[in-house]
Amino acid sequence: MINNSVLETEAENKIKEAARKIFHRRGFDGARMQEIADEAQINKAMLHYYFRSKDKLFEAVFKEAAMKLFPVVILIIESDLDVDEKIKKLIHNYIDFIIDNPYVPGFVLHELTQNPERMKHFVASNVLMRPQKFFSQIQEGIDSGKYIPIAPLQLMVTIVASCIFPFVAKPMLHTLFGLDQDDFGEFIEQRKEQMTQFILNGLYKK
Amino acid sequence: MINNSVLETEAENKIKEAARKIFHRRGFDGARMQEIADEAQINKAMLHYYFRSKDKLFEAVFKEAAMKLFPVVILIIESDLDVDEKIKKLIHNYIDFIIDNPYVPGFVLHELTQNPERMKHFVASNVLMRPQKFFSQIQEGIDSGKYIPIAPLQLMVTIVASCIFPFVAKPMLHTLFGLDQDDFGEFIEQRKEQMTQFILNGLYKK
DNA sequence: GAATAGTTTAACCATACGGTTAACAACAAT
DNA sequence: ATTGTTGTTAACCGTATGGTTAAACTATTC
Repeated sequence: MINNSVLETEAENKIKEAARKIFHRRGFDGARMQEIADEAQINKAMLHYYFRSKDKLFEAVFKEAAMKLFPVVILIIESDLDVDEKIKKLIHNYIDFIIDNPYVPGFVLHELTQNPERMKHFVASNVLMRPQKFFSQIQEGIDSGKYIPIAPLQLMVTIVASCIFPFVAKPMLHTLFGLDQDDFGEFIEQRKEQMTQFILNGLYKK
Repeated sequence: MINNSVLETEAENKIKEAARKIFHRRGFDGARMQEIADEAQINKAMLHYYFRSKDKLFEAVFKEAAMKLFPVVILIIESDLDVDEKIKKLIHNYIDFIIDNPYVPGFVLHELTQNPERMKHFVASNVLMRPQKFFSQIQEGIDSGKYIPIAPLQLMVTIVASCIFPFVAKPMLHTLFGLDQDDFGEFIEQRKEQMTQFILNGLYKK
């Protein structure tokens, strides 16, 4: 039994990729093991052979999604850039990330609402948010009269909200404002620069 | 068969209220007809007696939720107020609405993502978004040099995002920043005024 | 090439689920 | 009193679902 590790991980990866696709699209409750098996073109029993249960398989997918979702923010927030650069980079990089992973934010947010306890299981060991530096930078700007008075957390939530929300609300934009696929793409592309300007302008005092 | 209309609607309302609670909490896929029946303290067959199927019952709940979610925005957007007042009122009223219906936005957004077609069935006849006036007001302000150049839709999405997102991301705020129930309440209360100031400041040119 | 360990499959199992039914209760109309 | 209508219940039905099993297949080791 030398090197089945190649085939082994091949099957394992096929399953994981299929599971990602289905779980992201349907959520935990909506996903069916059979559908995942079909997507992976593999026998359903194999899902249980490699991952013991639906929960375990989901946990793997969820963990991966969350581990991708947060670091983008964290790395930039904790960097040595100044506030303007952080905000600009944060918005651009985060939107780019979501363009490549459009289902991830909605998936993570929904599953976190369904089961908030899940968060604790892996956050502590995997995601450590240390926004102190960023928050201090904001506070200094406020104290020096450069920025309007705003709670740093309020600002940060607004930035993240601005990036994530359009993707979560995509069907609304489609039906309410008639944005089709192409329009939406343009809207998002435009959003990167315009949100950067808007938020920076909102931060600076007149 | 004089007046069972009282009792009739009593049972019907008990069911609808229970269904609202469960559907909002668990989503369509996660909700069980038995759980709704238990919540309403009523026999499961009654659910099918008054509403024919799970889909029909869900449709009633969803319609109601969506019909509450949009008009708050629409009425203010279409009013005769000036831009500053519209933005202020929009943020305050919308956040107040979500405080009273905290599960509604996440519920509607998620179910709309699961089944975007649902939107079309009732939007055309029930929700008509006419943001032209608001958009013109913004455009005028931009043309006159009062506002920074921003696509009105970008602004509007940002405002709505700022109101809704904190509630959808509540578990994240809890785990990542340690906001407990009370902290969250304060955060939201503070947000009403600070977001108003921040967004208005972002709109006006220096 | 037999033995052994890992992999894959079809068939199966128990349960949970949405939905139905048939009998019954309450009560108004005749 | 009888009939008909509406509301209510427990028991039931067919199916879909997550999960298991035992046998077949593959490949590696000796």
